Amino acid sequence: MPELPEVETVRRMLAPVVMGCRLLGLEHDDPARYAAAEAAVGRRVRALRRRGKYLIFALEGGLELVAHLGMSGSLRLDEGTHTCARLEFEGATVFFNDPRRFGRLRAVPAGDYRTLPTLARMGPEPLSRAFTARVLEERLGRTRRPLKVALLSQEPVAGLGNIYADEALWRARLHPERLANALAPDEVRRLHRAIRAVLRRAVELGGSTLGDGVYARPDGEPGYFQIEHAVYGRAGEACPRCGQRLERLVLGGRSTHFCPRCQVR
DNA sequence: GCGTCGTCCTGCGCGC
DNA sequence: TGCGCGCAGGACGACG
Repeated sequence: MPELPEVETVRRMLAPVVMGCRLLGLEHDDPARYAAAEAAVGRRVRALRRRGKYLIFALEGGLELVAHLGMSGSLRLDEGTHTCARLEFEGATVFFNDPRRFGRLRAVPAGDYRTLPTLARMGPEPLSRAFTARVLEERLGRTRRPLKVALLSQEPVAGLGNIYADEALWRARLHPERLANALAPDEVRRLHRAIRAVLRRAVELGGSTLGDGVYARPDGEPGYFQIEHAVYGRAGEACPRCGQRLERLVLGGRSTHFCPRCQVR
């Protein structure tokens, strides 16, 4: 599923293709999901940014075209088998491929995210200088939810989804059911370091492409971070750190993978 | 205001 | 072989 590393990979590959180009047309098969994007047609792309898992086309005239890839969406330069929308740019066509149809495309006045509450409340970018252990501690302290649930909310830090939340918690040796506001300062520092390390490495490898193959880069090639997953999707296998059998539980309705021995409750 | 839960949607794997 | 069921997931609205 597209989380920060996957969306960043898409951004890096699409930016040179669409930068400075005018959006000539938008075709889609679902007004509920894509009609709100039609206001973007006719405008030129000034920049392609990423915020958490959102991809933001900054357009001339103070408008932004905000894309969220949902859990299975990809923006591609070739037509896939599940094309839901087609963005016709000067010189290139970008296909919104989304088998499970959770993705969204919406045009909003620049910076006005009232219709996108998760984006409006989003925490700092994890790979930016604004994301410090102190900031993480303050934002985790606002909620009594389990750590895993808090991280998925995007409020303590932007961009983590089910895969990278599990991987970061394993790296930080923190149990996913620990309450977010009850961490010791050194535990917050471990989590801060783990989040940055996991995401940095995943960006390097182009994100994760799972067996279901739903995520791919714009050129159709897969990412490779899944090879380095320590816990995600590995319940029943040995913990790479201590050898204990990895377990799975459901938190916030999401499957959660962890080591019951080295992730301290 | 906060936390939890159901809903959206489709492909895939499993069991019968 | 083919059918039906359950599961997977991010965001968001409804509800307590």
